[in-house]
Amino acid sequence: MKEIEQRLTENGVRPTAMRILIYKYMAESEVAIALTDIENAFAKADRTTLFRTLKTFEQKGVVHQIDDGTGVQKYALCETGCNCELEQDLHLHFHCNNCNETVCLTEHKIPNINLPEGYVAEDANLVLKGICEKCST
Amino acid sequence: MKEIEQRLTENGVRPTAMRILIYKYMAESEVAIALTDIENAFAKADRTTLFRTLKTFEQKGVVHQIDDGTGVQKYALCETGCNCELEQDLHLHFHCNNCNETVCLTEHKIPNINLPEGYVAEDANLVLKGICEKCST
DNA sequence: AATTGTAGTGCAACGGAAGTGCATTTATTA
DNA sequence: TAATAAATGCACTTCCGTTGCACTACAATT
Ligand SMILES: [Mn+2]
Ligand SMILES: [Mn+2]
Ligand SMILES: [Zn+2]
Ligand SMILES: [Zn+2]
Repeated sequence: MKEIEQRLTENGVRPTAMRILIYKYMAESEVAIALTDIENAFAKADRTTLFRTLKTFEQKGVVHQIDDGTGVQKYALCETGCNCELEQDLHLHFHCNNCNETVCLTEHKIPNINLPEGYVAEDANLVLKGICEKCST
Repeated sequence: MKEIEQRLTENGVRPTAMRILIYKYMAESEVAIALTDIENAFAKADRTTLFRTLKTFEQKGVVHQIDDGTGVQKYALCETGCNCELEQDLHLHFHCNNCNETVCLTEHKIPNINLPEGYVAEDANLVLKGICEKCST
């Protein structure tokens, strides 16, 4: 609990009660989280607050946003030491077509791609879709 | 013009006037197209028709859908001979942060990734973001 | 040519999700 | 304690994708 407060403070995010709860919720999840998920988990809180919390977290490098192709923005905690704010920590994400969950594969970095003349890459997003470990057994 | 009709027919899509126009429009574009783009180009036609045309095209392997991370679905014509319907023709896409346009880099295939035990990949999406060739000069 | 059926089109409305303006509450600091 | 700033809540908006249902154009069949 104290660690969460510290983590937030380190990142320039004031550790309010709500923020700590959301952080905790995300830390306990194995999968990427959408705003709707948080909304369901904290029905008492207002959507806007949750929305802005996620945005603040993202901006301060506490979480990174994930576009898994479902059309819903998802988020996951950043690893300690990752510097998403500056340059993306370019790991890939896996989206399961069966259980519809998305996970970070933080060990799997996005390979270097050499682009045609004139193209300058600043960021990359790689999503693999298929059957996840849980669903394949 | 006749080629378009033929192409559509080959793919099991009846070549109506509207469909031919949309195909032509997409063929003349260098970049990926969103529904809104088509809407603007053909103000007289109804959104639904355009929407369903894209869906039909997609389903019949005339176009492929592109998720470039902007939250808007885009489409581009498939290459002749590509078999999107069965397995994705896994080329990468580039989205320009400056002009907001997205292009297919059909020559650049998505590299093979070896996933952890238990994960089975069926599809992949790789989007690079940065400055495009036109905007970098 | 008239009839029947199927595929395409148009209109209207819905629903999810992201986002914003402004008032109110809570925390910080002077 | 008073003044100030930050966080939260409420209401409302916009954008995009999507669907149901009625109507129309087309093609096949008699
Ligand atoms: Mn991740
Ligand atoms: Mn493409
Ligand atoms: Zn799964
Ligand atoms: Zn550009």
